[in-house]
Amino acid sequence: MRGGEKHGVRWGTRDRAVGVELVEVEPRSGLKGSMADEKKLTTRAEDFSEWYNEIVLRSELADYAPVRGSMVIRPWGYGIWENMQRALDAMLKDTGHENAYFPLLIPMSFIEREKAHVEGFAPELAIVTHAGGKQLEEPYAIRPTSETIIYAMYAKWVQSYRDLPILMNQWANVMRWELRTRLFLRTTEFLWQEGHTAHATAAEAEAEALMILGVYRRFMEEWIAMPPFTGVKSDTERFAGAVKSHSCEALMQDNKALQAGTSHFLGQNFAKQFDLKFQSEAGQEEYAWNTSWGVSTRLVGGMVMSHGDDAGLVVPPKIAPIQAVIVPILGGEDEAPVRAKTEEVAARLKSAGVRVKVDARDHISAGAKYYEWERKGVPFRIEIGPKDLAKGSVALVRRVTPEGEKRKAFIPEAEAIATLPARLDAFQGELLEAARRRRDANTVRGVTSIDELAEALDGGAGFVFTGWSGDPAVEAEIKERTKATLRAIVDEEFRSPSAPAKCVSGKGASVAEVAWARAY
RNA sequence: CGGGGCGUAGCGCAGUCCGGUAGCGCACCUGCUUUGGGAGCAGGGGGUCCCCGGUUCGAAUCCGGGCGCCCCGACCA
Repeated sequence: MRGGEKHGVRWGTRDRAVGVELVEVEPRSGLKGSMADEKKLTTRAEDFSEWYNEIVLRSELADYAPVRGSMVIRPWGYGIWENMQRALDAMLKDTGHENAYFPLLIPMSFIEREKAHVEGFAPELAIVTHAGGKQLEEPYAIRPTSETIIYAMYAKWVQSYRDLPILMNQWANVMRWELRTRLFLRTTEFLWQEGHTAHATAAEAEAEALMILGVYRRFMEEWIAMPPFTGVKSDTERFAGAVKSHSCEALMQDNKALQAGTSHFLGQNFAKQFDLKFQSEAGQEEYAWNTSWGVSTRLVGGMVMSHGDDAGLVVPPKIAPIQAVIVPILGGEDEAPVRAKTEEVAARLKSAGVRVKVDARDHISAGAKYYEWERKGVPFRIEIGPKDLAKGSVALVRRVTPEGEKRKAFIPEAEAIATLPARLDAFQGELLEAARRRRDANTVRGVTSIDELAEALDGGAGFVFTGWSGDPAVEAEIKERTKATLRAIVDEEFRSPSAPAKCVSGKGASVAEVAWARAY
């Protein structure tokens, strides 16, 4: 039985030209062969996508669910998301926003009201046509985003400029019927936050959109250790219904860009369609100015591709559900005191503010536990065995060994406990620094022709900065030739010391410096 | 939506060409010995072979139809 039909859900239709190209595809490699092979992960160099899939599944971040393109976020993945959520939620509240919740189902007529918006989303809508055993008079869209329902409600609540601004955020799930799906990066249903604000003036709304962009950027750097470039989207890449879209663009280890967060100035586009009006101080009736902005569970995928290595995930300490795992070395007569010591060390770390777990399972060996927790990306491991008991020491291992240090350091127990919080901070900082260096080392500047751009990308470049005339035809040509898209008109901070004079196409003067990249 | 691959125990696979009692490794359970980088030995449990129909004395295997997932492409947070 097809769930879709049974429950009266149909999908939006698409009509699009399809170019066909025959591609030889390796069968899914999977894990096979001897026991050693079976436990080995595909390396990033062998096959980056396969590495990504394996890591997500085998570190238990997520698993495929029965519905095409949908996934279960497992406790390890959800714990990371919760930590991201907690941090960002606090930042949004600090900047004056309140959380609310709007419904999942949106009348189709709402979605259809804003022209660019429908055109943008129609192909990926899932639509409820039946409920209560009957066909509905008006179908409902499962929200792909909530601008329409939210501004319709704002219109009800706003009479005068005194009711503005409205600064709301919601944490919710949304659905976009994607054809090509990828765990965390593109699933039909995903979790996100979407902020929606209404203001009395354009300037105030524009400032809001820009302020949020800064919040996102800071959040990504400080918590996920994923430093993005920021900038403004071109007309072709702009959000359906927005006047101006700001974006955070991060660089993954395969040198593809990931749009990690967007913040839109919507002008009065939605206000006019939903009659979101207010009486100004001067007594005039005016349309409000809106912004919307969001980040999603895609950030978890960004974390994986920013920091993961061939042994598994590397989770930045600030968002790691477990920051240190303690593994007792069991066996023999010393078992009881060893167990007692691990519990004692755990308790002391916990009161020092460290999220810690004792892995006391006795049916698998210590070595097996090391591999498991490394695969999951836990920042630190502490081993405590009979020899440590005698010496008052512990073995401390960081998930990524710092340059010039021994992997496993036997240090006094008291020192380990006292220094762990600082070590976590240092690790967090080093991850950010490494990611920033990687981003900058893979960014090519000063490119002045499309040939040179193509060459750079084929040579493995990540972002390529060039001048641009503002002509969308140039974007089309570059996409056709190189598969790269214009990720953003880069913000001032990231621009090259001297502005490019000419457009990369060779035709016309440059009006802005832009970043190109192949993207997720 | 076009192309390709795959569906057999929880996972990875063999068996399918050439029909004849459903197998292997890992995982799991029990016991003993182990435990500082993926433990060893012994014993054991587990299957609508994706689904529906057909051919046949007999179908994982042959034929027809369907479904699902993954990968690649065009569309997208």
